Amino acid sequence: MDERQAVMAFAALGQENRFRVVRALVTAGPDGLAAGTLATEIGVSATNLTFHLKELSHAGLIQSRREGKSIIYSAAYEGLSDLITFLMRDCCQGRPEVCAPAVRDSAHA
Amino acid sequence: MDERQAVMAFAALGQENRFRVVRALVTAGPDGLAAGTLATEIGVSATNLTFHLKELSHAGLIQSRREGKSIIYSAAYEGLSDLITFLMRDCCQGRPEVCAPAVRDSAHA
DNA sequence: TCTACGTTTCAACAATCATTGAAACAATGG
DNA sequence: CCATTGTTTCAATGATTGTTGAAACGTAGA
Repeated sequence: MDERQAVMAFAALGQENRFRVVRALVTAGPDGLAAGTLATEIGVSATNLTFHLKELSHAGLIQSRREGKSIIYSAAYEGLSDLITFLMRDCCQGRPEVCAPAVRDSAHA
Repeated sequence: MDERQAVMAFAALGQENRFRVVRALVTAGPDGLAAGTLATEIGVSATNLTFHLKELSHAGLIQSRREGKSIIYSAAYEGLSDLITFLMRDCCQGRPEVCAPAVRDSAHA
């Protein structure tokens, strides 16, 4: 992952509704959620959700597939883990002051 | 760290110049860098840098102290590690598919 | 094929954000 | 106290982003 894409991903997560979409999709697991379900869950209009989904998709944080009439969105695990890795390595330089607590916490999560 | 603050931090990192400021400050270490030095390094005007620094400071990612005529900025390690922890735990639910690679990578960073 | 459903596209608008230059402020040295 | 250096504040502007409603598209069932 390069800086350009990392910044795009951060920008994508830096908006309340989009952040909630990602969390909902991670929680939903690989099966994902239909756009309509997401819209209800997050509390935004279908139109507006589409806008945010496109943003997240472009940032590589989610993916979609069609299933009958519905379009199912799911979290892009690789994109998310790449982002965390990039944040720890390239941005925070692997500094223990920054990274150690996160690693420690995640160990007994 | 709550969702509100995490989203603010992501938004702060989701802008090229601000992202570079954070990286420069992490690289600089606890001693930090004067605002003027940062402005030169990042390649933005002093005025514009102030705007971004305020944003980052408000997001809890950097801090400042006065030293003579200069104002020295430095990375807020705790804010950064809180963000990583939040991203792994609250957003990504500690899912191994997402978090394990990051932890593994950081181990031999 | 017609209709209904789920989703996206489009055009418009309001709101927020990034950038600029001029002016003000704070600290230091003469 | 004055001049200089480093930084911030302020007001203005252009650019980007978030939101909306109407219309279009794709799929499935009657």
